[in-house]
Amino acid sequence: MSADHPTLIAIIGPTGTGKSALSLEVAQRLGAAGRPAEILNADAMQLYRGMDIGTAKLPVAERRGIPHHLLDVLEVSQESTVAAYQVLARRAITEIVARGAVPILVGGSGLYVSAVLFGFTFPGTDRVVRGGLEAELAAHGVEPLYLRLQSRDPVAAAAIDRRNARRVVRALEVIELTGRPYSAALPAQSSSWLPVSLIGLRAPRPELVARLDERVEDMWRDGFLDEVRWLIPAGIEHSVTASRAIGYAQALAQLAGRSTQAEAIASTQLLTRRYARRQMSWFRRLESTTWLDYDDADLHARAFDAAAGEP
RNA sequence: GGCUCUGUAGCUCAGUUGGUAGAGCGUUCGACUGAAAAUCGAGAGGUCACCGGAUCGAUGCCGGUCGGAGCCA
Repeated sequence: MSADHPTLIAIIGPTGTGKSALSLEVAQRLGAAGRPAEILNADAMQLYRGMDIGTAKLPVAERRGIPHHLLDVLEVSQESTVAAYQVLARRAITEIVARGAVPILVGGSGLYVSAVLFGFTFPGTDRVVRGGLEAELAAHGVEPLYLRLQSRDPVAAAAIDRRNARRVVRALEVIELTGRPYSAALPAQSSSWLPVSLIGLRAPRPELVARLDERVEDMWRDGFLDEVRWLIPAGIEHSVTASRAIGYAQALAQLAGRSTQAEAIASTQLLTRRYARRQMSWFRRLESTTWLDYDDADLHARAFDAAAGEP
């Protein structure tokens, strides 16, 4: 690979635009060009073993022999965290590069993708500190916590919505742990970890919505409920992260008799649509992205060119 | 045909004892550093079915027209 070729390729975009399929094409074309490629998952929920139908995970049989990494690396009972993912992903990428292959990062979890690509450093976390703050939150609401944040770190307070309990709690946790202000802002995009070529897949909203609605119907038709049923003994209900996955939470409600199937499907469709919007809102800001239409007739060729760093 | 109810934002509806209106969902946009398929913020959008009357003033009261629902014949 010549010096001006990007070391890493990332394929991003909202759910349902065909990122996985495109990554296979790009990998094959790179392989044909004498540059073997390996694919890494950057989708928070696809990290879980057993969460397949509901996460639209590419079945092994369809991976065309291309090595895939960071799929099925967590049990449903374990918590998923960006910080841990960052370590795993960077290590895997380093190894792929070391063996002379091209890493292709593919996924829709914006924070996960950014944590790998840019200069993110995560301060630590502490069960006791976090637990204490969450207990306070449960007892008194966000307001007192936010006021404390204002007095301890006005800069951080100004940057965080006063009602956003999650971020207020985390800010206070970091301040308590490090003793320093939590002036966390997203790092500059120029602070790239490795030279990367960003390819974004997009679809017009009405078409995307139709595709997503259909995909949710298909999930239920293809045995999604059975998949979720198997995950219950594995502990999905007690997991903070996996149990919140879109579709899984709704399927669990249906299995428990707390909702009808029609309600579960409708609600999953709604949440999926919203999720796709949030994904776009995250990815849109990544300036160097080459955006391609999901149904572009020359999609594969264009993606390959973009991947090679040729406009 | 008669009686009753009903017509308010794209959808479902709330509301104003008369001073030109809100909510949820949708829609558009944004934020985002250890739950991120999470968490949170902002905007756009309504001649309050139509016509007339009384009133300083009507979405609201009165009359009519058109549309919807139910009941009775």
